[in-house]
Amino acid sequence: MAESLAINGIDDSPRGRLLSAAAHLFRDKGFDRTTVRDIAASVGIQSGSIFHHFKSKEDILFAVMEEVIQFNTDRLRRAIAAEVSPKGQLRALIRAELQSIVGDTAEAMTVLVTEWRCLGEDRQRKALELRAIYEQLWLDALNALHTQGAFRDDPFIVRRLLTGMTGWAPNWFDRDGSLTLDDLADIILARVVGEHDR
Amino acid sequence: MAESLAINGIDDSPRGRLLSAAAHLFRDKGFDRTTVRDIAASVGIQSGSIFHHFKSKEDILFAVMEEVIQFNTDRLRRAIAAEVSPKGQLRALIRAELQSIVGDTAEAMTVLVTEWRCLGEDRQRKALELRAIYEQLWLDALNALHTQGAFRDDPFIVRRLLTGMTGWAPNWFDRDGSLTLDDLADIILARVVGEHDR
DNA sequence: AGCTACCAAGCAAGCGCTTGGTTTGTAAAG
DNA sequence: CTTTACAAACCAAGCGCTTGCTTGGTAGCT
Repeated sequence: MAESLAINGIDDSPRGRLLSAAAHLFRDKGFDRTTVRDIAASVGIQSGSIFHHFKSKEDILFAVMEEVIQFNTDRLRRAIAAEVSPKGQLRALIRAELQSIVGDTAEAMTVLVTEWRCLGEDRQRKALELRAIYEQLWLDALNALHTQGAFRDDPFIVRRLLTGMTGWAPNWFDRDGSLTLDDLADIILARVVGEHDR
Repeated sequence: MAESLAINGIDDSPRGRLLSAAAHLFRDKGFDRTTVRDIAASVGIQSGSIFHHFKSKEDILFAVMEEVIQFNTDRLRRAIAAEVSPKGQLRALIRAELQSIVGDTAEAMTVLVTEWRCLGEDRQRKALELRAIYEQLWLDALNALHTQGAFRDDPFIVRRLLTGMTGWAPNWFDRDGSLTLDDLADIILARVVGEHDR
């Protein structure tokens, strides 16, 4: 268990411990099937005490999502900054996203993808705005590659296909298996820039 | 609205109308946030009357899933039978799956993908068995292509990437847009057999 | 007569959340 | 070094509401 968010030091405050426990439970059972009593029990307090830290159950969900988006947007930025060539940047982006999705922030990311409609309208919009920033980083890199002729198809569509491939990975990828994360990143990369044989 | 299942004639019985309405609501709000009162209201009966047709709310969900898996497994079989070359079969499979996922059975398929953990253990297993049959059809076709050298990577992994790409499509594909379903199928096909440029 | 389809009413359980009060850690005031 | 003050963290109890589902009976078609 544990790990969940892996944002440095977040687990040390009561609020952080609640967020981690909630992310874990939300992924396992879904937001609706997780009760505030479940969350409370898994950090060893009474259910009512939760509302000293969060105004509502939905607040917890939103906090999980907000933290994980911010954290992983920063990770994308670092990935891009560490590379110079567009192709190198794309590989770094794919690696970073896989790391988010099946690696250290896996639980919170899964929650982000599967439980977003449990948010009210306002917060769905806020989450969407944060996601738009994240997506723009991808589109910039893909557009650069596209202009230099690395692939033919519409960058928007390519990004959607990439989202699908990485987003499905938690359902099958085995972190202890023989296929490493970087191996998978290269396989996915080849679906874009086309270095695989035929 | 409507369409939902599109299994011939299923909408004509009270049970069929309930299944269609349920599939629609389950996709919109999720299983847990859909009440039996919602379902009843959308076909114009009282909530208690539902239990004349189904033993439980979960029964409705399972019925939706079972029908849509069976229906689309048959569709895959027809797609394969209509083609002779392995590559033609793969293209037909991709088209068929896209048709399932963003076409006529879109609502029920989305429910199948997103709400399977709302089932009890027994039924999750049953659903998994049905899915295994479906997946075997894919693996047979991919293995055939692989042995004849059409692509290099592990067919299992390729299938997973394909699942991701098609499964994500409902989140962005616009059936009224300029990109047709067959266009998209060809774009996805090229990620496997590698006919795109570089 | 009997079956399918339904209604009207409501029950028991579980839910998110509130309330009023108690403990605990910390740090300035005496 | 002790006392006082205070806020953060938590408990015990339970309220009001919604939920899935049950029950006993009725309408209508064959």
